[in-house]
Amino acid sequence: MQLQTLNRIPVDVLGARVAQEIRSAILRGDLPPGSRVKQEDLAAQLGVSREPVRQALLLLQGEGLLHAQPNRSAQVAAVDRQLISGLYELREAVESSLVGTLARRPGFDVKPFRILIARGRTAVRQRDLPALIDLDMSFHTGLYEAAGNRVIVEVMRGQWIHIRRVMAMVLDQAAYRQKIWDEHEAIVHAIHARRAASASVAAGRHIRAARKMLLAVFGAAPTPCCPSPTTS
Amino acid sequence: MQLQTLNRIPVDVLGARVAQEIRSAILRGDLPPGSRVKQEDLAAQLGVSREPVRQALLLLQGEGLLHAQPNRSAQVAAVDRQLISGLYELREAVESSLVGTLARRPGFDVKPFRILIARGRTAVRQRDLPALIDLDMSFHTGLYEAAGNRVIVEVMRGQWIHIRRVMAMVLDQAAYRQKIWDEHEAIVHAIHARRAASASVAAGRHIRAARKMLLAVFGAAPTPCCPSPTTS
DNA sequence: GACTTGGATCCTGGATCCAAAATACAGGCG
DNA sequence: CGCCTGTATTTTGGATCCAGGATCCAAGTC
Repeated sequence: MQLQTLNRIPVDVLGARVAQEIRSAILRGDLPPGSRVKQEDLAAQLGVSREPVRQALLLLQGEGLLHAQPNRSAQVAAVDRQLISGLYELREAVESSLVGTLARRPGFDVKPFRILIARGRTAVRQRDLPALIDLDMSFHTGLYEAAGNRVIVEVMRGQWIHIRRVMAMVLDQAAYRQKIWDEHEAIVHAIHARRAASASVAAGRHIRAARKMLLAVFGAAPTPCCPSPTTS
Repeated sequence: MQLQTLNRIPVDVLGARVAQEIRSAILRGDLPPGSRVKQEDLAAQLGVSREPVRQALLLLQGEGLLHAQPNRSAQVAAVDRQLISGLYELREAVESSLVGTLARRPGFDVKPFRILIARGRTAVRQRDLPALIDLDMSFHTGLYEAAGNRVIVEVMRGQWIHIRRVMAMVLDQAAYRQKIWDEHEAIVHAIHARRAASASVAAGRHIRAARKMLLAVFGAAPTPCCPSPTTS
């Protein structure tokens, strides 16, 4: 059996690498939302010509990290409450359904999730925020992959770029961090016990809680950018 | 009030147009799945240089219509049962949830949907397949937009490219066409009557029925291409 | 003094050019 | 007779070049 997929990441090797650089820069907070991105600057900064930069910008724009109009500098997409809200509504729909499916179907392999949960708890104790974000993503991505639905895996991989961005912008929230991995464990437990309805509900609650928390925190600290939208 | 969106379609005007051309060609069935796509050919054929073609290919690859490895001609993505199945699982999760939300929330505007249903029934009578596909998409897209969730609108817009492709490949199925618009009407009716659970179930059933039908038809007629995957 | 208009500069989009990787074909060898 | 190998051709990826549109600043006008 050969898997014909496994493709996906790069294409224009250089363009993809440039895109990854810019993506990280946006995630990291350099390149704040709303800031304009000049092709030549990036090219010089990364030591490549403008060509791969253009491809990278196109790619990132497809991912929704950049907005662009013809003949204008691209600018980093803003993160607003609407985005967070929409993102988590989608997640709630997808994940509660998917988790139910996993519970109904035999052969769910719990082990990798147990490992992730253990690692997650460790990261919570050590207050390792970046690791927590990565592990959270790994956990949920693991669920998508367990379902064996390529479409969902791909779609959600695209959305996790934004989810990570939101998480990185909001950061900490110590109280909530505790709960996350309990909820994860509850979900896995319900799936393992083949309790579909219960798993579904647990997943839905998990996402709704995250959404509520993020919206609360984000609402308090409005986007650290957005230079007063000119009402011209 | 200014709307900052409205962006979205083009970027590199020419590249976007080229992408649209190729997209149509794939939809139409020229460029069958698995066929290789040479940049220079397309450029010559469309009377542009290779540059916008490269951007278009990048775009289409992002959409999942093309696969590419570095230094190799891109090839048109295959349509297999896995894709159809995954696509409709996603739709079921998203749409049944979304329809429930719409029903719970006041202010749903039925009119545009009634119009679409009427037009759909007309198209059924006239056996106008392309129109049916367009109207089906308009109906569901209308639901996404009614929910006011930008993320879902965007994600599903990306997926409808594939859905349309599948529909175009499978084509007719006279018996089923009748039912579609009855089911659409039932969904709209349930939303309008604020019966969330009922709307949700109706939407789920609608998608599952479509999925079953497509898989059955598609399974019978295996993809009209795929030159025996070389097991080198 | 504020607004408009002209021009210079900057930036992007597209075309062309060049190098490197892959494919195809032909000839040689087992 | 089939397989392997070396070379020519094709095709992509990246760099450079050129033209059109946008922004910005300053001078002129009301």
